[in-house]
Amino acid sequence: MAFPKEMSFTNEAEVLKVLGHPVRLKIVTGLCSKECNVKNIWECLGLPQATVSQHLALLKNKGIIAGKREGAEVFYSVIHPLAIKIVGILT
Amino acid sequence: MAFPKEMSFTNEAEVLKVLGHPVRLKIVTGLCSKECNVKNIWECLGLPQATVSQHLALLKNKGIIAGKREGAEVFYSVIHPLAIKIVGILT
DNA sequence: CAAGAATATTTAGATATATGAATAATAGTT
DNA sequence: AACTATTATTCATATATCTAAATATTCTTG
Repeated sequence: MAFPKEMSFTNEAEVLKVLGHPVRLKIVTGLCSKECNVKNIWECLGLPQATVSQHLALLKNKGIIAGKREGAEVFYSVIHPLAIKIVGILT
Repeated sequence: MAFPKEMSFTNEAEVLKVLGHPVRLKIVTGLCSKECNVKNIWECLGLPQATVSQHLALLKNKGIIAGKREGAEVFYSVIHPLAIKIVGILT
């Protein structure tokens, strides 16, 4: 059966959905090549700090990225295997 | 520069967003393995016909799938290269 | 052409998401 | 402790999406 009711794809769909936003996709793609602090991200993207922090919070809540504090700065990196795979096939 | 302003990811994000729904992801995954008519899809998924048709319409508008009519039935298949790639890495 | 089957569209209400502004929290510095 | 830089959260509003129900369209068959 090609369309099984049992298999839900819930988790996979959620990852795709979170990445399905141009700003977040750009952030995750950037973080895949190099971990980075918040200020660097919003300066590079030319977006308000609050906007970027909100997207980062969503990405963190969904388990796509993780942040480690270094003094006043927080460096983020991509930790979700599927997200890394997806970014990989975009390039 | 890891976060280029110029590169937009608009198209890629749109594909991810459309696939970022459990029902649509299930539909596209199923259609990747075998093209299929609408009734078969909604019967397999246990969803109302109208719901499935709406998802199919969205997928068609975004260029993910295409339908070919054969008499009273319409058979859908996946035509978007990136969508096919994404389904490929999920399995 | 009438009837039935398969598919598509429209509509409406609920829920979710996006965005910007304001504010708060945390850390380092003087 | 006061000040500044960095990051996070809250709030309000606009916009988009989801779902189901009803209706419409398209095709086949008698």
